[in-house]
Amino acid sequence: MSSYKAVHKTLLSWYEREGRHSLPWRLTDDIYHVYLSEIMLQQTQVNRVRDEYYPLFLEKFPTIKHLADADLNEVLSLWSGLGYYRRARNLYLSAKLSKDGLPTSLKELKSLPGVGDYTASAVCSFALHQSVPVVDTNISRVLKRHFGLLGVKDKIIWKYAEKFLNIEQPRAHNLALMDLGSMICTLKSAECEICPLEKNCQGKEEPTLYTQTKKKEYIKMELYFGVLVQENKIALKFSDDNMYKDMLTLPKVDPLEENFLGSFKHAYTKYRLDVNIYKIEEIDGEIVWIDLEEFDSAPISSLTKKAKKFFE
DNA sequence: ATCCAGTGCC
DNA sequence: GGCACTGGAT
Repeated sequence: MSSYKAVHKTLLSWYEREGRHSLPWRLTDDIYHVYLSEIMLQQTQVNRVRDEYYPLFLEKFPTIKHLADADLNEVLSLWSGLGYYRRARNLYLSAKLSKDGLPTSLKELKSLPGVGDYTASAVCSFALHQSVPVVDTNISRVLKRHFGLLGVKDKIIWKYAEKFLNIEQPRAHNLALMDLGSMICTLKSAECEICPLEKNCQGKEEPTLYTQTKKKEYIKMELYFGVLVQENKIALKFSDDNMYKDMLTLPKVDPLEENFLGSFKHAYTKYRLDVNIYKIEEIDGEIVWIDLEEFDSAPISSLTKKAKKFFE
């Protein structure tokens, strides 16, 4: 008998009332759907995934077999604008490795590229209803506050998550903790008055004690790209440096005095970019010509998409 | 200008 | 352990 019986019950009854039950990946047990949602949700907010990328992706690749049989560029095209493009490459690699279905154990899932501790556990819990703890940044914060874990490392948080797990209803329990973390026990403010775990929470007096947010340092940078359009096609190249590595981008140029088409701002990881666009006449190196009509559905980043207004 | 979020490489 | 990797919302 778990010593957490009462608090488990309170948590689940809150979740039944207030949880985000209509998220599409919570209405299915399909492991591919759940796995896809978790990859998309890595470092990415729910709304964009739910409303656009997740449904479109599943429409185009309804099964993991469809995905495995696709071309990488089709996959990247559906990922275009979502960011962290390595996720799409790893997703595709994992599909190739799992043509007959994704593995169903924590260990095998974790061996797939792009699947770490969190995603493997999430799939086992949310799709397979296995009795495993799940720790993402939201759950981690909830547990730190609840158990008063100051300056504790991830390994230990996972131990607490395991100990606290409701083995009667592990899936609902994990989802409840997540929703609590994203809706009530948030990074900046903890609404302890309405929290179902308030009674036993050790962090309620000083919730912010358990979350140190280090202020980000941003680096300003100027970038210069060239636009060359011929016969209704735009010249792109595969990026050879780490910025948008291996993605199709406009060719980089040296800053020019003439043929300036315009500029825009873009945020890229720790950089705050001023992007300048120039009209150019020639390019060296290998060029990929993209039809202007197909530009919107090309495997390109948001930065490259933003440049469109200067050459369309 | 700030918010918000996992994996993997070194 | 530290750092790189994105983008839209607010």
